[in-house]
Order: sequence, then C-alpha cells, then structure tokens
Amino acid sequence: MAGSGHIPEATVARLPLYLRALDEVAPSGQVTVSSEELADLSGVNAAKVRKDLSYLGTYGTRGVGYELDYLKFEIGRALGLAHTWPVVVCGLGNLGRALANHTGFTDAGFPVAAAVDTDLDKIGTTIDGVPVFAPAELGAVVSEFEIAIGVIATPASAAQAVADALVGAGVKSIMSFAPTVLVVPDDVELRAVDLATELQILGFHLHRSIENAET
Amino acid sequence: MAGSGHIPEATVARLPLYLRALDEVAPSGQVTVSSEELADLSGVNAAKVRKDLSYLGTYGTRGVGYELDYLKFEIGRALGLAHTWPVVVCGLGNLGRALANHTGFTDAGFPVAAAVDTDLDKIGTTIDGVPVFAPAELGAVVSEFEIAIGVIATPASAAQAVADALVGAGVKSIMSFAPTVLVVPDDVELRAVDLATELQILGFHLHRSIENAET
DNA sequence: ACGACTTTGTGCACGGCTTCACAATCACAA
DNA sequence: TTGTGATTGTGAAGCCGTGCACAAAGTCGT
Ligand SMILES: NC(=O)c1ccc[n+]([C@@H]2O[C@H](COP(=O)([O-])OP(=O)(O)OC[C@H]3O[C@@H](n4cnc5c(N)ncnc54)[C@H](O)[C@@H]3O)[C@@H](O)[C@H]2O)c1
Ligand SMILES: NC(=O)c1ccc[n+]([C@@H]2O[C@H](COP(=O)([O-])OP(=O)(O)OC[C@H]3O[C@@H](n4cnc5c(N)ncnc54)[C@H](O)[C@@H]3O)[C@@H](O)[C@H]2O)c1
Repeated sequence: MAGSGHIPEATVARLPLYLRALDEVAPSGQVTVSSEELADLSGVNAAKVRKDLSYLGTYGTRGVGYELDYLKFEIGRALGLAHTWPVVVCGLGNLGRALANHTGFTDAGFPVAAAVDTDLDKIGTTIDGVPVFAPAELGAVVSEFEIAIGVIATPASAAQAVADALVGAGVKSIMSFAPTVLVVPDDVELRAVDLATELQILGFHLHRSIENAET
Repeated sequence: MAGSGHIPEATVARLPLYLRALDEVAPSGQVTVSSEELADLSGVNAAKVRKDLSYLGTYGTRGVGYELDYLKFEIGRALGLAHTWPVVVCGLGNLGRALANHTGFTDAGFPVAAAVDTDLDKIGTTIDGVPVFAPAELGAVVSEFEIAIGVIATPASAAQAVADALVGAGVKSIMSFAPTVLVVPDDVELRAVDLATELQILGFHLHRSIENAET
C-alpha cells in the first residue's frame, strides 16, 4: 500500500525529526535502523514511525529494519530536500538579526538570501552577510534571489502589510513571528510561530498544577 | 455544564489568541463581542469559539454576546495570568539575546529575570538589563529569582545537559529552541520550538505544489 | 532445509477535535 | 405582555491521529 499518495500533515511534521535522528546514527557506521531505535531517537512511538514511513512507500526489511542511506534519501525526497529554498527575512530587529545570522537554516537548505527593513540606516548595507533592501524593492528582491519563503519579524502592526507585500511578490510560503492574526490567500502556506502564546500555555499548566496542589 | 472542569489542550492553545483579539477590540469602547466577531479577529471558527468559552464556565448572553471585560477577566484567570512567571534564558547567543531583549514577554507576564551562559566574558555582566550567571549557579538563580520557566537557547549539543540542570533546580516548564530531542520527567512540561522543522514543512508544501503542477 | 527469532506493515478500535445545525434563551420594541 | 430578532450552548456526526496487537515476511544459525 501507501506509495506516493497523500501524506498526512501530522506525518509531514515528523519527517524532519526522523531525518535528524538518522543523521545522529550515521556516524556510527550502522547500516540499518529498526523502527524502535528510530522511535527512541526521535521521541515518538515505534508503531507511529512505521506507519509514517509506510506513507512514503519506503519499505524496510522485516526482521532487519530500514536501510539507513536509502531511508535518508527517501525522506529527503519526500520533503523536497534536493531543492534549496531561499528565504527573505522581513524586519531586521532583535529577532530578524538572530535569524539572519543563524547558520542552521542554510545547512538545512534554507539560506537567508536577503532582508528588507524600513530602517534607512540598514538599507543598502550588508548585515551578517545578508544584503538589506527597502520594502518597496521586495518584488525585485523576490525575483532576483528566487525567494521561496518569507519570514516576518517586524512589529505586529506592520505584519499584515508585509504579508500582503510578500503575497503580491508571489511568495507562497510565509513564517511569521508577529503576534497577530494574518490573512493570506488559500494558496499561500502560513505558519505562525507565537512565542508569547507558547509561554502562556506553559503558564496555564503551572497555574493549574498549583491550583490542584491546593485542593 | 462546563465550568472549571478539564479544559482540552487544543482549547488552551487558543485562549491566548482570544485574549489578544479582545485587547484589539477594547479601545473601540465596545461593551460586548459576539462569537462571530471574536472568531474573525482570532482566525478561528465561530462554533469553536463558543465551545471553547463554554469550557471556562463563562456564559455569554444569548441574543447579545459576551461582556468584554468579564470575558477578558475569565480567560485571564483560566490562563493564570494574575501570576507573573519569571523566566531564565539559558544560552545568550544570537537567539538568547533577542529573547532577553524582547519586551513583549515581560508585558505578557513572563519577565526574563536572569540568564546563564558558559561564556566567561558574559558571566557577571548585565546584558539588556538581564544579569548573566554561570551554569553552576543555576540552582541558586532559580531560588533567588523564583524562576518558573526555563528557556533553552544553547547549541543542541548542550541542550540535554541544560534541561537536566533545569529539572534538577526544580523548574517544571521548559521551552526549547534546540533542534534535538529532549528527555524530561513526566511532571515537567516541555514545549519544543523547532524553526528548522517549520521551514522544512513549508519546503514540503512548496515541493509538492511544484510536483502537482508538473503532472 | 528448516525452525527459531526478529521486525515490519497494517487492520482495528479508541479518543480527541472540529463542524454543523438547531433548540433554548435573552433583549427589546410595540 | 407578547412577538420578533439575534445569539448562545450543545447534541451528534464525521474526521484525523494514535497505539495496540498480530499476521506476514524476512534473516540467521544449525
Ligand atoms: N525579539 C524576540 O525575541 C521576539 C520574541 C517573540 C516575538 N517577537 C516578535 O517578532 C517581531 C520582531 O521582534 P523584534 O524584537 O525583532 O522587534 P524589533 O523592533 O527589534 O525589530 C523590528 C524590525 O522591523 C523593522 N520594520 C518595521 N516596520 C517594517 C516594515 N513595514 N517592513 C520591514 N521592516 C520593518 C524595524 O525597522 C525593525 O528593524 C515582533 O512582532 C515581535 O513581537 C520577537
Ligand atoms: N539563531 C537563530 O535564529 C536560531 C534559529 C533556530 C534555532 N536556533 C537554535 O537555538 C540555539 C541557539 O542558537 P544561537 O544562534 O543563539 O547560537 P549561539 O551559538 O549564537 O549561542 C549559543 C550560546 O549558548 C552558550 N552556551 C553554550 N553551552 C552552554 C551551556 N552548557 N550552558 C549555557 N550556555 C551555553 C554559548 O556561550 C552561546 O552564548 C541553537 O540550538 C540553535 O540551533 C537558533
């Protein structure tokens, strides 16, 4: 079964974890991995690992496990890892600079090729090897650097306008750090990373455990 | 029904969104909000909003909507927002500094009270108003500042050791940015924010839409 | 060649989340 | 007081993801 059919979203979200786990095993010279081992390394259930991999059409060998190199290749292919997707960072403030300076993204195939900011002092300069442009130049930047992904790291008040500009420039994938609801067309993939919300969820659990302790 | 019973995790994750949406409405002088309006502002389905709010035991008025101030109070109470939860940032590199310098966390009730780092040049100094300590001092720091949440922004290779140290110091909530699997006891709440994985998920969709276009 | 052992692939049942649809309920005007 | 219009609260159905459990299928030692 399985094969190149539809891959569930939950599975897609775990594929990068498997890939990372495999990279940790590789140096050991090991040739195969069992679903159990992969499960331990990636922090998920072994049955889930097997079901996930079955969606790729990747077959392991019963009694042995999965061939390491082949599995890495298959997961990488499913994720489209052969391609590199250049990123533009919008808003080079505290967070934007940290992102631009991060080498891990380039290593994963997502080089930060350019940035845009409204700050006149930054426009025209190169920060951490990343050239900075004015927002008005976004369209040209997207074509020039073949930008595939836009990262929004501006204040929340500017986020929707930046998102609109990215969409207008033809960008189909956006990752936003701005704590606000963004509206984008259906064919644009939006992932919102909301750190304050993450903290509030932690706060909720802290709060509740205290309440329960008092009871 | 409902009341102070168990609140589903999915609902908890949306409560901060509602709170943010309500803060946007407040200045308008409006007294009540309908579930529909709240749904638009927070980007979720109206029925979901009503069901979520019903878990809080917060009752709106049929034909009218929810009283704004009362709703804000109730959601805030459910999230434990009365309390402030001091945070320690572990690893003051690119990302750690951005986090430490971010005012939004303090505003939301999560002040960055202290940081730890192995860099001898940083230990003993104050960066962006945050005092920096050596990892060995973590236990003392946690008691001294009544730390409730630990944020891990060290290289992945050090993340598990830092997590262990946080757990050892009695911290029950951890937010990690390190791209690695962390193991913590059951009574410790761990939220892993993996930006490279987020990008890879976007990459997957880009990859697939290209594939489909070719077919 | 064969049996013992290992590990995969998946059918199935379960639980949680989402969404629809609508009766119940309230405000308010006449 | 009664009718009208609006909006909530929730039962029920459907969907998706999880995890168990086990037959199928391979390896390996003898
Ligand atoms: N710093 C953090 O650790 C952190 C944490 C969580 C969330 N965030 C969110 O990330 C976003 C950025 O945070 P920050 O701390 O880097 O803010 P910042 O104020 O340091 O930086 C914002 C940058 O965006 C630029 N900018 C403003 N309007 C712009 C526009 N229209 N187009 C392009 N650039 C524009 C500014 O010039 C500035 O350089 C905010 O929405 C913030 O809430 C930040
Ligand atoms: N910078 C980013 O935008 C970004 C994006 C995604 C993920 N991350 C992840 O976040 C983490 C931090 O990234 P960064 O760019 O800030 O790295 P960095 O190298 O700039 O900073 C790491 C900091 O941690 C300190 N450190 C090292 N070992 C430590 C220990 N045992 N205890 C305390 N402090 C220690 C170092 O002295 C340094 O200051 C990494 O795991 C990285 O993969 C970063």
